[in-house]
Amino acid sequence: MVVSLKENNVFRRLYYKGASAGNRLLVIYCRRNGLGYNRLGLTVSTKLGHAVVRNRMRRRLREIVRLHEGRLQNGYDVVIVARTAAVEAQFGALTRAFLTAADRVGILKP
RNA sequence: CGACCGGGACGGACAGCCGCGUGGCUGCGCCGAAAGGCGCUUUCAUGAGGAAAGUCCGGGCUCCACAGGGCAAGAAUAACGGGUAACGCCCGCCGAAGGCGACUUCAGGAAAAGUGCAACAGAGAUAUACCGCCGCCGAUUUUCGGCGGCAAGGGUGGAAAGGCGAGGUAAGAGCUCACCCGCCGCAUGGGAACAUCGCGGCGCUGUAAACUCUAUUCGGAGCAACACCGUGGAGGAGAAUAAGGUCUGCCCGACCUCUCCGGGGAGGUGGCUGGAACGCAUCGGCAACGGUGCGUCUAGAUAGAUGGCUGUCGAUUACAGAACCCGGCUUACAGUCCCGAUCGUGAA
RNA sequence: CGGGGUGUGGCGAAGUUUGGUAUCGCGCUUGGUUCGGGACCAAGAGGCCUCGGGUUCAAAUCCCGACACUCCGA
Repeated sequence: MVVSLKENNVFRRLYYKGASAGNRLLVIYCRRNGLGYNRLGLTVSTKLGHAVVRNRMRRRLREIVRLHEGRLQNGYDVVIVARTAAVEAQFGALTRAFLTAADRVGILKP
């Protein structure tokens, strides 16, 4: 079960206190929330491009999380920040970047 | 066939699997006395643009202000006629500029109501006389000086007092005349701007995207508007002076717990999509556009729905994402198709 | 959604109101001074004034459109 994150203070708490791991394409912040399900937030800033580019970035990130939902542990707040290089990246490269970062931050099931 | 001009349409298509928003239907669960509401689920329907963009104009809608009229201030617009709910938009037409042409572009009112500005150059910039031309006088007579007349020629400048020819003169000059140009008035044509090898008068620098004048228009703010519901906490009134809790072990005191009022922050619901709508036919109009008939319903999200994989065609895919809704303007754009017109070349 | 500001040599600014000559400081180059360097003195280079149009005889300046950066209010 995945619910979207909305409040700005939750994002700020994750940036400040959450565990993070990143690479050239994206950065993942995560923290235990004690709710029994995961909450997902996406950060796609205006630096990446205009509205069409940003919308497409969000959709691809959401699709990656949906396809690998079964491999994630439950009970975490997760924020994915897209970096500039991700705009030109292929879907497969983006998937590999997500999985390696998620593994390093420790939210993949063993 | 080539070049160019104007107008219009499209802007990936089809199939399969998984996933998302909205609406309907089926079933299940929970809450409720019921009406009904909420969640999940089956299946069906539907789901971004020609600019959705920039936010440059005009309106609808909502709230606030004034509820009658005028003036001033400020802002916007500017030939003329029409279209429109309205516009700074569109169509037609006039004038000017550009193009061989189809056609394109123009903030295109008033400088004779007034004020300002026009650097440098140049003798002189709204007025003049440096060189020059001519006459008279004088002298040391191929020349120079003085007095007077002139504004044709030279030079400067973006601009030098209408242009050109003839007459005229000492030399000249709209001084006079013919033709042309411009402005004003009348006449004729046109619905009007305006036009005219018609008549008369006049000859005036440019700049109003300098101030200004004239005419017309304009109250302000915006869907985070606005309306409704509104946990807790804070405020006011009441009930009770009983019981309990906290400060504090006890007394006093204060606060909370009960009921009503109340403005309303967080949050939620409405506003939210059927409209100056779209398509086709027909009638009126040069056209913009309008009338009539028939048909269609076509996103409504709220951290914000369209993505991933595979196959075929086509190609390497442009610019680009609704956020209250319409009418325009401006800007960005790979490529494809259709219609009409012009110029050139060749053939019949 | 609404409103404002800025863009000028390599860097930071003035000049825009009232149109004609682009100026100042730091930096740069050359020369002098010093045994050498710094400081100081003298000379010099470097600008289509963000971009595209328009008005004007003439535009950094006035007008229109675009781009980039930035600030404010709900």
